[in-house]
Amino acid sequence: MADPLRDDPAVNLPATAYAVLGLLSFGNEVSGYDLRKWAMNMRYFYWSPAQSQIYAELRRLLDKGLVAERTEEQRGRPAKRLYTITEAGQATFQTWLNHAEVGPPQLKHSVALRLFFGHQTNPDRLREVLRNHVAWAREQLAELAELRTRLESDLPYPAMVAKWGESYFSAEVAAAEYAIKTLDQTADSATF
Amino acid sequence: MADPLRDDPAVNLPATAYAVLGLLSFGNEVSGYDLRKWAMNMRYFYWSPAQSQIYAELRRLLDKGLVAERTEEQRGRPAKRLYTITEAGQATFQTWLNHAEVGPPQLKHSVALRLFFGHQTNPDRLREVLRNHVAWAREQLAELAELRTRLESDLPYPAMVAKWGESYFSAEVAAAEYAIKTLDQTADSATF
DNA sequence: ACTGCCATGTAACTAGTTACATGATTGG
DNA sequence: CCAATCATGTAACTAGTTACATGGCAGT
Repeated sequence: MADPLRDDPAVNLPATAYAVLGLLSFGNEVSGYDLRKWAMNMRYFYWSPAQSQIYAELRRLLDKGLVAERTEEQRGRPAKRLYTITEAGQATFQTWLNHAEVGPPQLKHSVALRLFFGHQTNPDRLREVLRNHVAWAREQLAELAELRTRLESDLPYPAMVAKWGESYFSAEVAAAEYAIKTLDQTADSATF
Repeated sequence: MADPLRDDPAVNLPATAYAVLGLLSFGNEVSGYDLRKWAMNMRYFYWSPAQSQIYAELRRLLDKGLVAERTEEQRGRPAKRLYTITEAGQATFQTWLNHAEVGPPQLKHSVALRLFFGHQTNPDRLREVLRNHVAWAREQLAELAELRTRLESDLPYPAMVAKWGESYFSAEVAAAEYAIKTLDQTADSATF
Protein backbone atom coordinates (compact mmCIF):
# COMPACT_ATOMS: atom_id res chain seq x y z
CA MET A 1 0.00 0.00 0.00
CA ALA A 2 1.11 3.53 -0.69
CA ASP A 3 0.83 4.64 2.90
CA PRO A 4 2.11 2.16 5.46
CA LEU A 5 1.52 4.61 8.32
CA ARG A 6 -2.20 4.39 7.79
CA ASP A 7 -2.18 0.76 8.80
CA ASP A 8 0.01 1.21 11.82
CA PRO A 9 -2.35 1.35 14.79
CA ALA A 10 0.22 3.17 16.89
CA VAL A 11 0.36 6.02 14.42
CA ASN A 12 -3.03 6.15 12.79
CA LEU A 13 -4.78 8.49 15.20
CA PRO A 14 -7.42 11.10 14.44
CA ALA A 15 -6.28 14.63 13.70
CA THR A 16 -7.44 15.89 17.05
CA ALA A 17 -5.18 13.42 18.83
CA TYR A 18 -2.19 14.79 16.96
CA ALA A 19 -3.19 18.33 17.72
CA VAL A 20 -3.33 17.47 21.43
CA LEU A 21 -0.07 15.57 21.25
CA GLY A 22 1.49 18.47 19.42
CA LEU A 23 0.44 20.94 22.07
CA LEU A 24 1.94 18.69 24.71
CA SER A 25 5.13 18.45 22.66
CA PHE A 26 6.00 21.98 23.77
CA GLY A 27 6.91 20.28 27.03
CA ASN A 28 4.47 21.76 29.52
CA GLU A 29 2.46 19.77 31.99
CA VAL A 30 -1.12 20.82 31.35
CA SER A 31 -4.67 19.90 32.20
CA GLY A 32 -7.45 19.21 29.74
CA TYR A 33 -8.81 22.56 30.67
CA ASP A 34 -5.57 24.32 29.77
CA LEU A 35 -5.42 22.40 26.55
CA ARG A 36 -8.82 23.63 25.53
CA LYS A 37 -7.64 27.20 25.83
CA TRP A 38 -4.49 26.45 23.89
CA ALA A 39 -6.56 24.83 21.21
CA MET A 40 -8.57 27.99 20.92
CA ASN A 41 -5.46 29.79 19.70
CA MET A 42 -5.44 27.39 16.83
CA ARG A 43 -9.02 28.04 15.82
CA TYR A 44 -7.86 30.47 13.14
CA PHE A 45 -6.52 27.68 11.03
CA TYR A 46 -7.77 24.54 12.73
CA TRP A 47 -11.26 24.21 14.14
CA SER A 48 -11.44 23.80 17.91
CA PRO A 49 -12.84 20.47 19.01
CA ALA A 50 -15.49 20.37 21.71
CA GLN A 51 -14.30 20.22 25.30
CA SER A 52 -15.62 16.70 25.74
CA GLN A 53 -13.62 15.61 22.74
CA ILE A 54 -10.37 16.85 24.20
CA TYR A 55 -10.93 14.88 27.37
CA ALA A 56 -11.78 11.85 25.29
CA GLU A 57 -8.57 12.18 23.30
CA LEU A 58 -6.50 12.51 26.45
CA ARG A 59 -7.97 9.27 27.75
CA ARG A 60 -7.14 7.58 24.48
CA LEU A 61 -3.58 8.87 24.48
CA LEU A 62 -3.16 7.76 28.08
CA ASP A 63 -4.40 4.31 27.11
CA LYS A 64 -1.78 4.10 24.40
CA GLY A 65 0.95 5.32 26.72
CA LEU A 66 1.60 8.41 24.66
CA VAL A 67 0.96 10.71 27.59
CA ALA A 68 1.43 10.36 31.35
CA GLU A 69 -1.06 11.52 33.91
CA ARG A 70 -0.54 13.02 37.34
CA THR A 71 -3.47 13.81 39.57
CA GLU A 72 -3.56 16.79 41.84
CA GLU A 73 -6.26 16.89 44.47
CA GLN A 74 -8.08 20.13 44.95
CA ARG A 75 -10.61 21.42 47.42
CA GLY A 76 -14.11 21.97 46.16
CA ARG A 77 -13.51 21.02 42.60
CA PRO A 78 -12.69 17.92 40.57
CA ALA A 79 -9.13 16.68 40.95
CA LYS A 80 -6.88 18.27 38.38
CA ARG A 81 -5.37 15.84 35.93
CA LEU A 82 -2.09 17.01 34.54
CA TYR A 83 -0.64 15.51 31.41
CA THR A 84 2.84 15.31 30.00
CA ILE A 85 3.95 13.73 26.77
CA THR A 86 5.97 10.52 27.06
CA GLU A 87 8.98 9.44 25.02
CA ALA A 88 6.69 7.19 23.03
CA GLY A 89 4.40 10.14 22.50
CA GLN A 90 7.23 12.33 21.22
CA ALA A 91 8.33 9.56 18.88
CA THR A 92 4.83 8.99 17.56
CA PHE A 93 4.28 12.66 17.05
CA GLN A 94 7.53 13.14 15.18
CA THR A 95 6.90 10.14 12.99
CA TRP A 96 3.59 11.62 12.07
CA LEU A 97 5.06 15.07 11.41
CA ASN A 98 7.90 13.73 9.32
CA HIS A 99 6.25 10.98 7.38
CA ALA A 100 2.47 11.03 7.45
CA GLU A 101 0.80 12.17 4.29
CA VAL A 102 -0.31 15.77 4.40
CA GLY A 103 -3.84 16.10 3.11
CA PRO A 104 -5.19 19.25 1.51
CA PRO A 105 -6.78 21.83 3.80
CA GLN A 106 -10.47 21.34 4.31
CA LEU A 107 -12.77 24.25 4.15
CA LYS A 108 -16.42 24.49 5.05
CA HIS A 109 -17.24 27.99 4.04
CA SER A 110 -20.82 28.72 5.01
CA VAL A 111 -20.68 32.24 3.57
CA ALA A 112 -19.46 31.11 0.19
CA LEU A 113 -22.11 28.40 0.31
CA ARG A 114 -24.81 31.06 0.68
CA LEU A 115 -23.39 33.04 -2.19
CA PHE A 116 -23.21 29.95 -4.35
CA PHE A 117 -26.95 29.54 -3.99
CA GLY A 118 -27.62 33.24 -4.49
CA HIS A 119 -30.24 32.58 -7.13
CA GLN A 120 -32.57 31.39 -4.37
CA THR A 121 -32.40 34.55 -2.31
CA ASN A 122 -32.09 38.29 -2.87
CA PRO A 123 -29.09 40.59 -3.22
CA ASP A 124 -29.91 42.46 -0.02
CA ARG A 125 -29.68 39.34 2.07
CA LEU A 126 -26.44 38.40 0.37
CA ARG A 127 -24.99 41.83 0.99
CA GLU A 128 -25.94 41.56 4.64
CA VAL A 129 -24.26 38.17 4.95
CA LEU A 130 -21.18 39.42 3.16
CA ARG A 131 -20.90 42.59 5.21
CA ASN A 132 -21.12 40.55 8.41
CA HIS A 133 -18.42 38.31 7.09
CA VAL A 134 -16.15 41.24 6.31
CA ALA A 135 -16.63 42.61 9.81
CA TRP A 136 -15.89 39.24 11.34
CA ALA A 137 -12.80 38.69 9.21
CA ARG A 138 -11.46 42.09 10.19
CA GLU A 139 -11.89 41.18 13.83
CA GLN A 140 -10.01 37.95 13.33
CA LEU A 141 -7.32 39.89 11.56
CA ALA A 142 -6.88 42.24 14.49
CA GLU A 143 -6.84 39.40 17.01
CA LEU A 144 -4.29 37.52 14.98
CA ALA A 145 -2.01 40.50 14.58
CA GLU A 146 -2.05 40.96 18.31
CA LEU A 147 -1.48 37.27 18.91
CA ARG A 148 1.43 37.21 16.50
CA THR A 149 3.32 40.00 18.23
CA ARG A 150 3.00 38.02 21.45
CA LEU A 151 4.28 34.86 19.79
CA GLU A 152 7.11 36.33 17.78
CA SER A 153 9.74 36.29 20.51
CA ASP A 154 9.29 32.76 21.88
CA LEU A 155 7.36 30.74 19.39
CA PRO A 156 8.57 31.35 15.84
CA TYR A 157 6.55 28.60 14.18
CA PRO A 158 3.22 29.52 15.69
CA ALA A 159 4.05 33.11 14.80
CA MET A 160 4.56 32.08 11.19
CA VAL A 161 1.19 30.41 11.20
CA ALA A 162 -0.37 33.54 12.66
CA LYS A 163 1.14 35.46 9.76
CA TRP A 164 -0.36 32.93 7.40
CA GLY A 165 -3.70 33.45 9.07
CA GLU A 166 -3.45 37.17 8.54
CA SER A 167 -2.87 36.55 4.86
CA TYR A 168 -5.92 34.31 4.80
CA PHE A 169 -8.23 36.78 6.50
CA SER A 170 -7.02 39.65 4.35
CA ALA A 171 -7.95 37.61 1.33
CA GLU A 172 -11.34 36.92 2.88
CA VAL A 173 -11.98 40.62 3.33
CA ALA A 174 -10.89 41.36 -0.20
CA ALA A 175 -12.93 38.54 -1.71
CA ALA A 176 -16.09 39.41 0.18
CA GLU A 177 -15.77 43.08 -0.69
CA TYR A 178 -15.24 42.19 -4.31
CA ALA A 179 -18.36 40.04 -4.19
CA ILE A 180 -20.36 42.95 -2.76
CA LYS A 181 -19.09 45.17 -5.55
CA THR A 182 -20.07 42.62 -8.16
CA LEU A 183 -23.51 42.40 -6.59
CA ASP A 184 -23.86 46.18 -6.72
CA GLN A 185 -22.85 46.28 -10.35
CA THR A 186 -25.34 43.67 -11.47
CA ALA A 187 -28.02 45.56 -9.53
CA ASP A 188 -27.02 48.76 -11.35
CA SER A 189 -27.17 47.16 -14.75
CA ALA A 190 -30.61 45.78 -13.88
CA THR A 191 -32.01 49.29 -13.40
CA PHE A 192 -31.30 50.12 -17.05
CA MET B 1 -34.12 31.50 22.34
CA ALA B 2 -32.01 33.57 19.99
CA ASP B 3 -32.41 31.21 17.09
CA PRO B 4 -35.89 29.79 16.66
CA LEU B 5 -34.90 27.99 13.48
CA ARG B 6 -32.61 25.72 15.38
CA ASP B 7 -35.56 24.19 17.17
CA ASP B 8 -37.70 23.78 14.11
CA PRO B 9 -37.26 20.15 13.07
CA ALA B 10 -38.32 20.94 9.52
CA VAL B 11 -35.48 23.38 9.13
CA ASN B 12 -32.71 22.17 11.38
CA LEU B 13 -30.95 19.87 8.96
CA PRO B 14 -27.24 19.16 8.69
CA ALA B 15 -25.19 21.29 6.35
CA THR B 16 -24.86 18.49 3.83
CA ALA B 17 -28.62 18.28 3.50
CA TYR B 18 -28.78 21.95 2.59
CA ALA B 19 -25.96 21.57 0.12
CA VAL B 20 -27.87 18.76 -1.58
CA LEU B 21 -31.12 20.68 -1.46
CA GLY B 22 -29.33 23.70 -2.85
CA LEU B 23 -27.97 21.76 -5.78
CA LEU B 24 -31.44 20.48 -6.52
CA SER B 25 -32.78 24.02 -6.29
CA PHE B 26 -31.26 24.72 -9.70
CA GLY B 27 -34.21 22.72 -10.96
CA ASN B 28 -32.64 19.69 -12.59
CA GLU B 29 -33.72 16.14 -12.06
CA VAL B 30 -30.59 14.33 -10.98
CA SER B 31 -29.37 11.08 -9.51
CA GLY B 32 -27.26 10.65 -6.42
CA TYR B 33 -24.42 9.87 -8.73
CA ASP B 34 -24.83 13.14 -10.60
CA LEU B 35 -25.06 14.98 -7.33
CA ARG B 36 -21.76 13.63 -6.21
CA LYS B 37 -20.09 15.07 -9.27
CA TRP B 38 -21.81 18.40 -8.74
CA ALA B 39 -20.68 18.39 -5.16
CA MET B 40 -17.15 17.94 -6.36
CA ASN B 41 -17.33 21.34 -8.00
CA MET B 42 -17.96 22.75 -4.56
CA ARG B 43 -14.94 21.12 -3.01
CA TYR B 44 -12.95 24.31 -3.42
CA PHE B 45 -14.92 26.01 -0.68
CA TYR B 46 -17.00 23.23 0.81
CA TRP B 47 -15.63 19.80 1.51
CA SER B 48 -17.23 16.99 -0.52
CA PRO B 49 -19.11 14.49 1.58
CA ALA B 50 -18.59 10.78 0.98
CA GLN B 51 -20.74 9.14 -1.62
CA SER B 52 -22.58 7.09 0.97
CA GLN B 53 -23.43 10.28 2.83
CA ILE B 54 -25.08 11.82 -0.20
CA TYR B 55 -27.30 8.81 -0.66
CA ALA B 56 -28.15 8.92 3.03
CA GLU B 57 -29.10 12.60 2.82
CA LEU B 58 -31.29 11.96 -0.20
CA ARG B 59 -33.17 9.30 1.74
CA ARG B 60 -33.63 11.69 4.62
CA LEU B 61 -34.88 14.47 2.37
CA LEU B 62 -37.26 12.05 0.68
CA ASP B 63 -38.56 11.03 4.09
CA LYS B 64 -39.30 14.65 4.94
CA GLY B 65 -40.96 15.26 1.59
CA LEU B 66 -38.41 17.84 0.55
CA VAL B 67 -37.50 15.95 -2.60
CA ALA B 68 -39.44 13.64 -4.91
CA GLU B 69 -38.08 10.44 -6.36
CA ARG B 70 -38.63 8.82 -9.72
CA THR B 71 -37.13 5.45 -10.52
CA GLU B 72 -35.82 4.56 -13.94
CA GLU B 73 -35.11 0.92 -14.60
CA GLN B 74 -31.91 0.05 -16.36
CA ARG B 75 -30.39 -3.09 -17.76
CA GLY B 76 -27.40 -4.51 -16.01
CA ARG B 77 -27.09 -1.87 -13.37
CA PRO B 78 -29.01 -0.64 -10.34
CA ALA B 79 -32.18 1.30 -11.15
CA LYS B 80 -31.48 4.96 -11.45
CA ARG B 81 -33.20 7.10 -8.85
CA LEU B 82 -33.85 10.58 -10.03
CA TYR B 83 -34.62 13.36 -7.62
CA THR B 84 -36.34 16.70 -7.93
CA ILE B 85 -36.90 19.29 -5.27
CA THR B 86 -40.50 19.73 -4.07
CA GLU B 87 -42.32 22.96 -3.22
CA ALA B 88 -41.75 22.19 0.44
CA GLY B 89 -38.10 21.65 -0.33
CA GLN B 90 -37.80 25.00 -2.07
CA ALA B 91 -39.53 26.70 0.84
CA THR B 92 -37.31 25.02 3.41
CA PHE B 93 -34.21 25.87 1.47
CA GLN B 94 -35.14 29.51 1.07
CA THR B 95 -36.05 29.86 4.72
CA TRP B 96 -32.65 28.53 5.58
CA LEU B 97 -30.89 30.82 3.11
CA ASN B 98 -32.78 33.90 4.24
CA HIS B 99 -32.96 33.40 7.95
CA ALA B 100 -30.64 30.75 9.33
CA GLU B 101 -27.65 32.00 11.20
CA VAL B 102 -24.49 32.01 9.12
CA GLY B 103 -21.63 30.50 11.06
CA PRO B 104 -18.00 31.37 10.48
CA PRO B 105 -16.10 29.32 7.89
CA GLN B 106 -14.42 26.29 9.32
CA LEU B 107 -10.91 25.47 8.34
CA LYS B 108 -8.87 22.36 8.99
CA HIS B 109 -5.54 23.32 7.59
CA SER B 110 -3.24 20.34 7.84
CA VAL B 111 -0.33 22.23 6.31
CA ALA B 112 -0.54 25.10 8.76
CA LEU B 113 -0.87 22.52 11.52
CA ARG B 114 2.48 21.02 10.50
CA LEU B 115 4.10 24.41 10.42
CA PHE B 116 2.66 25.26 13.81
CA PHE B 117 4.53 22.29 15.28
CA GLY B 118 7.68 23.02 13.33
CA HIS B 119 9.84 22.83 16.44
CA GLN B 120 9.37 19.05 16.38
CA THR B 121 10.65 18.56 12.88
CA ASN B 122 13.28 20.02 10.58
CA PRO B 123 13.19 22.90 8.11
CA ASP B 124 13.75 20.61 5.13
CA ARG B 125 10.64 18.64 5.85
CA LEU B 126 8.68 21.83 6.34
CA ARG B 127 9.96 23.23 3.08
CA GLU B 128 8.94 20.04 1.31
CA VAL B 129 5.44 20.20 2.78
CA LEU B 130 5.14 23.86 1.90
CA ARG B 131 6.39 23.41 -1.64
CA ASN B 132 3.88 20.63 -2.20
CA HIS B 133 1.19 22.88 -0.87
CA VAL B 134 2.16 25.68 -3.23
CA ALA B 135 2.08 23.31 -6.17
CA TRP B 136 -1.31 22.00 -5.14
CA ALA B 137 -2.74 25.46 -4.60
CA ARG B 138 -1.54 26.54 -8.04
CA GLU B 139 -3.30 23.57 -9.55
CA GLN B 140 -6.51 24.45 -7.77
CA LEU B 141 -6.11 27.98 -8.98
CA ALA B 142 -5.84 26.87 -12.59
CA GLU B 143 -8.80 24.52 -12.28
CA LEU B 144 -10.89 27.23 -10.70
CA ALA B 145 -10.03 29.80 -13.33
CA GLU B 146 -11.08 27.35 -15.98
CA LEU B 147 -14.25 26.47 -14.09
CA ARG B 148 -15.13 30.12 -13.65
CA THR B 149 -14.99 30.92 -17.34
CA ARG B 150 -17.39 28.05 -17.92
CA LEU B 151 -19.75 29.31 -15.23
CA GLU B 152 -19.68 32.99 -16.04
CA SER B 153 -22.33 32.96 -18.74
CA ASP B 154 -25.04 30.90 -17.06
CA LEU B 155 -24.34 30.78 -13.37
CA PRO B 156 -23.30 34.15 -12.01
CA TYR B 157 -23.38 33.22 -8.34
CA PRO B 158 -21.28 30.10 -8.63
CA ALA B 159 -18.94 32.13 -10.81
CA MET B 160 -18.61 34.68 -8.02
CA VAL B 161 -17.73 31.92 -5.61
CA ALA B 162 -15.16 30.60 -8.05
CA LYS B 163 -13.63 34.06 -8.10
CA TRP B 164 -13.58 34.01 -4.32
CA GLY B 165 -11.84 30.67 -4.46
CA GLU B 166 -9.18 32.09 -6.72
CA SER B 167 -8.58 34.83 -4.20
CA TYR B 168 -8.27 32.22 -1.49
CA PHE B 169 -5.79 30.04 -3.35
CA SER B 170 -3.70 33.02 -4.39
CA ALA B 171 -3.42 33.93 -0.74
CA GLU B 172 -2.44 30.35 0.03
CA VAL B 173 0.36 30.45 -2.51
CA ALA B 174 1.58 33.78 -1.19
CA ALA B 175 1.42 32.71 2.45
CA ALA B 176 3.20 29.43 1.85
CA GLU B 177 5.91 31.11 -0.19
CA TYR B 178 6.36 33.70 2.49
CA ALA B 179 6.71 30.94 5.06
CA ILE B 180 9.39 29.27 2.95
CA LYS B 181 11.23 32.57 2.73
CA THR B 182 11.05 33.02 6.48
CA LEU B 183 12.38 29.51 6.93
CA ASP B 184 15.28 30.26 4.60
CA GLN B 185 16.13 33.43 6.44
CA THR B 186 16.22 31.81 9.85
CA ALA B 187 18.43 29.09 8.38
CA ASP B 188 20.77 31.77 7.01
CA SER B 189 20.99 33.56 10.31
CA ALA B 190 21.73 30.23 12.02
CA THR B 191 24.88 29.77 9.92
CA PHE B 192 26.40 32.90 11.47
C1' DA C 1 -7.32 -6.78 -22.35
C1' DC C 2 -7.90 -3.23 -19.30
C1' DT C 3 -9.26 1.04 -17.30
C1' DG C 4 -12.65 4.05 -16.04
C1' DC C 5 -17.30 5.27 -15.83
C1' DC C 6 -22.01 4.33 -14.49
C1' DA C 7 -25.04 3.49 -10.30
C1' DT C 8 -26.48 2.08 -6.14
C1' DG C 9 -26.37 0.18 -1.58
C1' DT C 10 -25.05 -1.66 3.19
C1' DA C 11 -22.35 -2.57 7.52
C1' DA C 12 -19.31 -1.31 10.81
C1' DC C 13 -17.12 2.13 12.62
C1' DT C 14 -15.21 6.71 14.42
C1' DA C 15 -15.29 11.40 15.22
C1' DG C 16 -17.55 14.73 16.89
C1' DT C 17 -21.46 17.51 19.03
C1' DT C 18 -24.86 19.13 22.55
C1' DA C 19 -26.50 19.30 26.81
C1' DC C 20 -26.27 18.49 31.33
C1' DA C 21 -24.25 18.11 36.17
C1' DT C 22 -21.29 19.71 40.02
C1' DG C 23 -19.61 23.53 42.93
C1' DA C 24 -15.96 26.46 44.95
C1' DT C 25 -13.26 30.72 43.91
C1' DT C 26 -12.15 35.14 42.12
C1' DG C 27 -12.92 39.87 40.42
C1' DG C 28 -15.63 43.83 39.49
C1' DC D 1 -24.28 39.94 44.26
C1' DC D 2 -23.30 38.32 39.83
C1' DA D 3 -20.61 36.68 36.20
C1' DA D 4 -16.77 34.39 34.80
C1' DT D 5 -13.33 31.06 35.62
C1' DC D 6 -11.69 26.73 37.13
C1' DA D 7 -12.19 21.63 36.23
C1' DT D 8 -13.95 17.50 35.08
C1' DG D 9 -17.13 14.12 33.45
C1' DT D 10 -21.12 11.44 31.23
C1' DA D 11 -25.04 10.22 28.09
C1' DA D 12 -27.30 10.44 24.02
C1' DC D 13 -26.91 11.53 19.69
C1' DT D 14 -25.57 12.70 14.72
C1' DA D 15 -22.57 13.20 11.04
C1' DG D 16 -19.52 11.29 8.56
C1' DT D 17 -16.01 7.78 6.90
C1' DT D 18 -14.11 3.39 4.96
C1' DA D 19 -14.59 -0.56 2.80
C1' DC D 20 -16.97 -3.69 0.41
C1' DA D 21 -20.26 -5.68 -3.15
C1' DT D 22 -22.30 -5.89 -7.83
C1' DG D 23 -21.62 -5.79 -12.86
C1' DG D 24 -22.41 -4.05 -17.50
C1' DC D 25 -20.73 -0.76 -20.93
C1' DA D 26 -17.64 2.40 -23.50
C1' DG D 27 -13.35 3.75 -25.06
C1' DT D 28 -8.19 3.04 -26.04
